[in-house]
Amino acid sequence: MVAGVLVEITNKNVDRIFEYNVPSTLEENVKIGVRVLVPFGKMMLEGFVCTLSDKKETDKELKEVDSIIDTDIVLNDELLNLGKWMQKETVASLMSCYQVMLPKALKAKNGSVVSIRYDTYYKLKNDSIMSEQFSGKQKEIVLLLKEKGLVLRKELFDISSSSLNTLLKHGVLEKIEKEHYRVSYESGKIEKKELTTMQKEAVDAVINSSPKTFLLHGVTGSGKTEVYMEIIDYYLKLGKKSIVLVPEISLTPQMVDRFRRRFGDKIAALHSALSDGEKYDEWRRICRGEASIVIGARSAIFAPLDDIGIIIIDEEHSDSYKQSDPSPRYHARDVAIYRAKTHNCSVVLGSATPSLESMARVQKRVYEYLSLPERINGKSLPEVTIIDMNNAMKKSRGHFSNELISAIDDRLQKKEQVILLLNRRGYSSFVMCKNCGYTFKCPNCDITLTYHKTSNTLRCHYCGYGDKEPSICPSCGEKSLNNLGVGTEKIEEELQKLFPSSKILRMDYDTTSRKGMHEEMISKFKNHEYDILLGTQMVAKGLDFSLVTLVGVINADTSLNIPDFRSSENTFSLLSQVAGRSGRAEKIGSVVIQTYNPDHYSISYVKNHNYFGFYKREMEIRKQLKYPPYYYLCNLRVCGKNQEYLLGEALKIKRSLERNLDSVMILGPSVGNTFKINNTYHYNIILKYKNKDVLYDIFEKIIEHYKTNIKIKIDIDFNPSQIL
DNA sequence: AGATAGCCGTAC
DNA sequence: TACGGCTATCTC
Repeated sequence: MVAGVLVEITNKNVDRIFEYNVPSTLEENVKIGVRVLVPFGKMMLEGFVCTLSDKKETDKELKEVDSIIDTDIVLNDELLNLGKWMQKETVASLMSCYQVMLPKALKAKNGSVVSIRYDTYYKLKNDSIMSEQFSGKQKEIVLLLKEKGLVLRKELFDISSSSLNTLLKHGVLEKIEKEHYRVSYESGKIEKKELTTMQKEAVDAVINSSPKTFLLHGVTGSGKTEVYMEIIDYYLKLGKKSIVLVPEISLTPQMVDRFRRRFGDKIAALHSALSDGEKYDEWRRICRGEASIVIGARSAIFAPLDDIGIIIIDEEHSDSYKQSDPSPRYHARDVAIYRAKTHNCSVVLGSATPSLESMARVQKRVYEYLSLPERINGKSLPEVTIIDMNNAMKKSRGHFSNELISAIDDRLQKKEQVILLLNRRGYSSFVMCKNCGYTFKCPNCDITLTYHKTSNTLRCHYCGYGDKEPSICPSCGEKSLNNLGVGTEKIEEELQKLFPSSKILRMDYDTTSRKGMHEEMISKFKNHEYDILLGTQMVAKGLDFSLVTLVGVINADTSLNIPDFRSSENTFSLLSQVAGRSGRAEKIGSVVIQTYNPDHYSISYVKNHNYFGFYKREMEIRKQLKYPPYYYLCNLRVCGKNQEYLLGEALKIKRSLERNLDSVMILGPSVGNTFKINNTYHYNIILKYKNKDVLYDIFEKIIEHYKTNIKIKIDIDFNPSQIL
């Protein structure tokens, strides 16, 4: 027998099948989809068995498979096929596509072999055994097992091994070894809420429909999660399985608990609080069919479930669903839709602020639109006040307007809670006039220019446009241009001075990096151990605190000024999300947004919770500037150590693209935010196109041409979430 | 990825 | 002519 093996090297040069003879001793256990150890050159490598046949294809002499790593298949036929599709779709190596599907603990580079622990259980061999036959300790054991059935050895801590062994020897007991899972569960207690008419309508629309993709547009607090659970329950009763994707940031143990309370041990959760070993355990439960509902972040879309009934993507607009750094650069939404096709099931994309791409697909009748326009508590959405900081800062010191200060004061008096958002993403400082709020934009791309300190220039990260930074504001002529950048830490200090007796909880990347901190903070705030929760965007998503009646945004401009064509969309969505944290229970909530751009549409439309107003306005701009969803984007990135050589090659690539592609716009090569990282330079060539198919041939040629050139690395990113 | 074979230049 | 650096090729 001949096995076709894909070896564990993520390099285009060896990203193909190599054939090996299967020794007769292994023949029984070599299956398609298991990992094997094979000699490769002078190395011994792990690889996936992708094909099995009677005779070899190549005329070369074959080596033998050394050994088998897995007893069970790690990649089933569906996933093997999905990987091939992803390889084509993302121009990544096939090996990387398979690797991204598996838990980290399985990867060779990570020490591969995860120790498997076993638990010992005891049970009676025969239920009809009478306890009267025994006495003393033996009787005690028999009575206990009669009552409980299967019992863990650990629970019999006061019983010696010798008495157990005697009963074992006499055939009274049976010893069972079961694999130990690091995460333990209680079975579900069925906690079900009565649905509103609108929720029911949404559920019915999905379960009564032929397979398709739905966009569930529900305002914050409209009870989308209940709708998901009801749909999942329906398919569960049909014996079908479900995948629920949630952005990493909102995948808290609390969120998982909510599902677990209803579905108990049918849930497998793949969240960030788990160690690699724990994730591996969950994955194995899924493999064995012990879990019917998988809830997790992006990579959970590859959960090895058979017979999927529904795939749900919550907060579908979140850019965390796009993998951008290591290849394969895939979007979980695309994978979901592809998998749904193979399983003949539907996909539900849920959001309070759907991505423009998804809403545009609704308009083109590619997705079906479902709506939950009202909150389940019957209350209206919170009232939003926008504070013009250009005026406010003349009256107040620091970063707080008088309006926000008095609103916070009011809530503290009433013993209610406050959430404050400062979305300071850390990188990219921008320049703004402190007098009039003017920011610099690229004349070609309408993208905020980024200040480059080394060259003292303002530059566009899309087309490469650059200009010296002027000393006076071109709009008002004042010499008041400011490099902006305030972080949560500074605000925390300021806040503590303003409200000395209040308890402030700061939640950002720095304070939550330790394991379990994120969860701990959320539960402490929920228990009202703190009055004010101050944080970055992680305070904006999915949280549900009934005592929060005020949400304040310190500076809405930070996300607006990120140099990305999506910055308006991201701002609108972030502000809408965070506004939705206010007034979720009995009391009506309010929101105060501080900004230097009070008239900017992505802020003003938040005021009236007007998603469609924003959508229409933003779509016009996207159309005008030929951005998604009117055109697709692709970033071809050229990386290397030698800047001059790199730029030369980047220009050659651009010319070659121009020669081979008409009807595709080609921008660059331009310099991104991260022009130089670790002495590696990056040039971006941006393509705007309507039809992806025309790109593949020339991309393949370029990749082929450079694949042995160690001076240059070519990265291709379709639909990049941002261009760095 | 990692090993190897072939092609240059230059240093003794 | 011997050695090192660079590049292209190959791994079943």
